Amino acid sequence: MALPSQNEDFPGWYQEVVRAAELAEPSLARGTMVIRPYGWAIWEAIQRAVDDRIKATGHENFYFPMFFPYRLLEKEAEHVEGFSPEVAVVTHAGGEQLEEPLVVRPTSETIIWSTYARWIQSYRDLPLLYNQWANVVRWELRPRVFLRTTEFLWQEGHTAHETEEEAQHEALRILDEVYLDAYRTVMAVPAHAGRKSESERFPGAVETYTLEALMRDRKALQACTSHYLGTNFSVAYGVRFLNRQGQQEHPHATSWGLSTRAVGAVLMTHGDDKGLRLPPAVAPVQVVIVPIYRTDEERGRVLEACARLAYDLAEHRVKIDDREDVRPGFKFNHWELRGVPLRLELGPRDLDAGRVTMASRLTGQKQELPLDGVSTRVAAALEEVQEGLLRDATEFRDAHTFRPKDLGELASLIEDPGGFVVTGWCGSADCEAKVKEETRATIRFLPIERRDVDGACVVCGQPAAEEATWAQAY
RNA sequence: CGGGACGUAGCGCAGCUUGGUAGCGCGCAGCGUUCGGGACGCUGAGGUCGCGGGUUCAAAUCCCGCCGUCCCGACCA
Repeated sequence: MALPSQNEDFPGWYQEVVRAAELAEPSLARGTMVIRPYGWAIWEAIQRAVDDRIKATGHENFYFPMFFPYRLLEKEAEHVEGFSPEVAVVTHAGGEQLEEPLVVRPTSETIIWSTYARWIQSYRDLPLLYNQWANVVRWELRPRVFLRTTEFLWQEGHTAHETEEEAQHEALRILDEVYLDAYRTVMAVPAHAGRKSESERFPGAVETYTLEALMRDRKALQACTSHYLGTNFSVAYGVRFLNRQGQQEHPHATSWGLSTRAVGAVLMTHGDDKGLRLPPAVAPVQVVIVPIYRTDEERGRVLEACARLAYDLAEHRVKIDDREDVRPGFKFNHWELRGVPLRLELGPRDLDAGRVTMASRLTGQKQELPLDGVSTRVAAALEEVQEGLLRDATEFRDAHTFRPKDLGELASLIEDPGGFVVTGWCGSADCEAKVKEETRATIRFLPIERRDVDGACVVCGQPAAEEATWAQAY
């Protein structure tokens, strides 16, 4: 199969690789996808990494229903306004029209906070530190496999706190200790942590924090978000607690989510023209062993040696590709397309010399290793791939980060070569809108800490209030 | 919702202008030769040509209506 060049047509390359590598395929209902076992295994690894970190920061998992009455959604004004265009509503069930339509959750703040009203009475009940793994449905106008599907899987955390300070701290802690760390150390994605401008904020949030990563086609991807919700939801759903001074108060909320989009982020950060390149930490197969033989006699001793090799490498996810009906060259390409970090080729020539041939998906280089002590060499090579992918992606990101002098330069950099563009910004929505109109770029993030900046707004020339990072985005 | 393209075998497509036996490549099945970078030969299976109506001796092809998909915008994890 001929892959299109990634640089010429990234989304085409992306969709084709996702299908060819048997990760996922479009399904019958509009904008939904079937996740196949290989793709699911990548998601499982991401899930595990994120869930471990959620638990390490003191949260427990729970589960809430997928349906809730439409009127619940309506209680928080900004929230309905933001989500009502994209919610799916169940109007018929049990063979008749429902008296009250049910929403298929686009996110769960509403149902969770209407329940928190019963759980929270006193400051002693706080904080509530809970998370759920769930599917949600958003009727997006332009779906794209993994990056924006009608139904997607995610975790959503929902916490309640006594004070603004504690809730703010919580939102930022999740961003840093859960998301930034999982993206960096597990997915090898170097993301920027930042704060959203008002126009990009989650509907109902006081502050939205985000991770933004640069994809290989020089477009940005919002990799996850963490929100400080203030008391918007606790007020809307009548959640109050008696504080330490004996007064009624509304708790402060956070919510935060990371979705199956993360799989897309991994693919689009590391992929090359041969297909996927997977960081070992999320690769369903970390080492593939390809036996090479002609005669029955060779077959016997090669397969036996492969089994012994797999045993030596049992601490990794190892697969022996012992298919009889395809030739070695086919297997090489098959596993390269699927992003397997290391390939070990074992044939009579290697066996006679007491060695194995190792090929790295990071560099494409082959080298010969002695079979003795192979496991330490393989472990080191896997680490090298993990680190190398992060290094490559970081270099790529930094090589595509620019600081233009004026709007004209901003526009040309956004267009070609594309990437992150950092400028002064006066803070007005008008200037933000003007850039979008002229370049299709939006503010991806602002620094988390508000601080004084020198220089002028790239649009209007007024003194800058913020340093904004712009990009075209998915 | 605006602008464009398309619907023919599991997938990718040709055929339609000028109506007359349903085609090609990949994949799939069988046999043989191959096997250290995507093998080859022979044989074979697989289709209500998106749906409904009309014109005609005859419709994948012409006409009318409907449905659906994809791409570019607006919306978004």
